[in-house]
Amino acid sequence: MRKIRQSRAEPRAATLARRASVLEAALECFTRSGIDATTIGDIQKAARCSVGSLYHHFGSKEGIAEELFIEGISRFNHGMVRRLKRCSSAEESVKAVVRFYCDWTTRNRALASYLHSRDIDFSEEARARLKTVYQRYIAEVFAWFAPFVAGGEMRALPADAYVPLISGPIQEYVRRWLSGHYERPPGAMKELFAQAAWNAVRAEGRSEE
Amino acid sequence: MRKIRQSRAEPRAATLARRASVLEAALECFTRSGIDATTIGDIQKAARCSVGSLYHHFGSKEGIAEELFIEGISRFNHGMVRRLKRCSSAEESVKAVVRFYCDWTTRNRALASYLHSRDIDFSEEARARLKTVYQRYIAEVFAWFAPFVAGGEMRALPADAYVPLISGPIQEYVRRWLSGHYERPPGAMKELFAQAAWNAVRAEGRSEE
DNA sequence: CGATTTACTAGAACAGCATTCTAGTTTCGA
DNA sequence: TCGAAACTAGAATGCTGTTCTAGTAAATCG
Repeated sequence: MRKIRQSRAEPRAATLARRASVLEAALECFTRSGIDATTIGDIQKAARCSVGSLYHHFGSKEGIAEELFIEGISRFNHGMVRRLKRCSSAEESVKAVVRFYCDWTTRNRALASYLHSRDIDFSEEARARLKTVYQRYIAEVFAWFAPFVAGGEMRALPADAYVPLISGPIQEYVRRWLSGHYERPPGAMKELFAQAAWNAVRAEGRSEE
Repeated sequence: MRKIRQSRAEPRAATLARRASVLEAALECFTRSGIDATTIGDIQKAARCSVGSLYHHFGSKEGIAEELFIEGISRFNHGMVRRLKRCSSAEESVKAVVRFYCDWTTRNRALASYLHSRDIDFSEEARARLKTVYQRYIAEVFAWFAPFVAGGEMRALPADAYVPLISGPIQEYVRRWLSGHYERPPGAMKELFAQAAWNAVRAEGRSEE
């Protein structure tokens, strides 16, 4: 068993359980009444713990919100990478990104809604953590796609263009769906956007077979 | 001069000026310290007015945030429609959407950042107003594009697919740029995304000339 | 096993801020 | 010039995030 830091032991099982239950309770409250409107008391009641406990684990209300956000993003990222690694072609991979986005969002609607609701207004520290998480994720994804670009199956583009081109449309659709502007669930658009994503980044020249 | 409601007079010039100055001050504060961290006192000081005045005009802190949001969206929408109406072809129109998004965002960075930061966590009433604003806007834009679809220059797609396909990528890029994940300003991607948007919705068959 | 330290919980007390309230002042129509 | 409505002001209030003190359970070590 490796120790974290010098003399710091691993967190106990009970600790992890409590943290998880708080995050779950917080998501529930945020979803029901919005972030600003939920009070520490609300979360406390929903998680069945004391104020002291909340502050011991998270430091502040914002701390809870940040943790929930970062954990949500991480979960999404891991799922995406796992899904990608089951693909065998460029086309399948690109389409898998769109499909996974669609599926995950539909399956984790409350969390997805929370993740869409804000990505600003966090502390410097949280921003930095988020950036790290994102960069590690992007590095993994790019490592996956790099061979397809090198092999001429996908267009060579500025690095920052791929994510928006592939997942921009489905993300925008989901955002509006979550906000109640669109009626039909993302699943209805899945294949349309998957094909569009592939068209946007496939190598040119070879027209549709 | 038409009257609003029964006996309600038009708002005075001074009122409009004060409201505008408050919104301006609020945006400044929100940009500097984040929405949660700015206090009513901060806005009050920045706008040089009393607490009573703030509450008279906006009802609450959230009221200020909502008003700023809705007004920002409206300004963007008007600008977009105006720009669209100067276009003469389908291709020019589609590309104009992307370019305008890019230009407006760069020109109004603080406001754009605010508009991207949240679209949830508003009161029911504000949500309803937003929905109305959005639907009116969409109706105008669709009226503009409908002839191109009918004329076979653009693909016939589910109505809800056009916005994500055309502006999803640039929007996603801008979002990440505003969050500090991307270095290069949106202008650097303008033509790339404009062309991609056109490719995504142009009628098929006629390959690139 | 007992002692000592550390992780964790509890809830009362505190402090700060959003909001309300009362008392005005200014503007405008008649 | 008068009356009413729009608007401003800032003190008072009450809620809520946060801190603090005092504990209890769990782990570590002799």
